[in-house]
Amino acid sequence: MARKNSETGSARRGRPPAYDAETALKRATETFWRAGYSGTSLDKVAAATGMSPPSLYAVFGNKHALYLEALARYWEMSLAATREALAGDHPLDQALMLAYEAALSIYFSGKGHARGCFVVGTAVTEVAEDAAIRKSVATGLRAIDADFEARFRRAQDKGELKPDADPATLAILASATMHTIAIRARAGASRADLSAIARKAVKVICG
Amino acid sequence: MARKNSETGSARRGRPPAYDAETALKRATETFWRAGYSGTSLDKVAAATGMSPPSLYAVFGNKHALYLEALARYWEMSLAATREALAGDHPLDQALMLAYEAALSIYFSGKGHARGCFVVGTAVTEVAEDAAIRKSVATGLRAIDADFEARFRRAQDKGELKPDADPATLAILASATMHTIAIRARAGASRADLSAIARKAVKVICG
DNA sequence: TGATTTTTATAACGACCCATACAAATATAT
DNA sequence: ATATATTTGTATGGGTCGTTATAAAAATCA
Repeated sequence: MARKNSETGSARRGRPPAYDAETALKRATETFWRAGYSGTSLDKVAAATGMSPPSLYAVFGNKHALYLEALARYWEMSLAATREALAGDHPLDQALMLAYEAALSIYFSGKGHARGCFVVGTAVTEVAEDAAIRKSVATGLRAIDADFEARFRRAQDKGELKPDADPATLAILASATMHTIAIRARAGASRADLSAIARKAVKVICG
Repeated sequence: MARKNSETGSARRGRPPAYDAETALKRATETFWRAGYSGTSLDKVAAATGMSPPSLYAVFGNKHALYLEALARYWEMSLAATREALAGDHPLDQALMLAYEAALSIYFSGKGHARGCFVVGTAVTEVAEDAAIRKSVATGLRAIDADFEARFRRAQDKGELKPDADPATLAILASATMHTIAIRARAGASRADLSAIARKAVKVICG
């Protein structure tokens, strides 16, 4: 999508792009994040990015492809944040809290009212009638489950968890906690309340 | 909204309504449930109900009011199902499973692909920019939390739960399990998988 | 019957939707 | 300079959006 020529040395032929696709995608994501996919018109995206509709189409294809790319980017960013939180050698409960706090930082980013999770807030609605979005959501959900489960398995190996605990079950509960926080953040809950919810959930999950 | 005259005995004056507002609301709900609020046009609702746009406006006001009424009705129905499941004198784990199975019956109702929860699947998206929908969602979420918490408190009084367990915390986890099921159902998970998830979560929650 | 009341469907309004045709603008290549 | 390549903004299709004006239809009341 981004045409690079820095490696060839020879400069590109035509008129140079006035916009950066990367920052345009970020702005588009912000717009979708608020009003959802169906609730966001291409004119809104054009206004948010400063680009004209033809430029948007030249770079991203169409509205659907643009949203799919925003969704893929969000999953990358979101999964990376979770993995980084779980990767270190903190105690289990601290690692989980790092993951939730990282998520909350995303959910409460941006100006104004909290937007919650991009996936829960915009993709889940479309999933019922859009196979491509459904596939992205299903894959992403499984990935988070797997990351949590791997962390619980590691904790069990290190003796941080009772031997009879089931890492897969705890992973579902950890994901469920993430999902409830995502919903509540968009519905208006305060960050402090959601932090407290996460702390209490972690206590139960860690036994 | 529904004008009743059966009690007066005297028949109504003008042309009799050709449509039942109650069934029209159900059909409208089905339509919103699939494509969401922004993704559903009034023409779609008109087609689903068989009513013409002016008739819809005469009965429900406008698209927004129609959706709000559908949302309110869904909360009523959904909360009643949860309360009925939790009200009986079943053991705690069985009561919780009854609640989850009742929810799954709703999420997997209708033809074709599972629609999940109406609130999670359609309202959560709009919540960011629609104060009326946000209020309904926030109130409903609190109501479910409260119902779960009351049941846990009752269980603790009956000695079904350890004395040091916190009913409010367990209620959040029970709600979280409901939310994750709602999301996963719409994203394509099978009912059997979601039943299994609920069973495992209940085991952890009940200690 | 004719007046009144209420619901109905047709048709249309302006605004907005996604997408594109077009030509001007701006770069390199010859 | 001229040709070629690429991106740009304007302007605009053709369609759909939410909503409403209008009048015919179908009932009761006088």
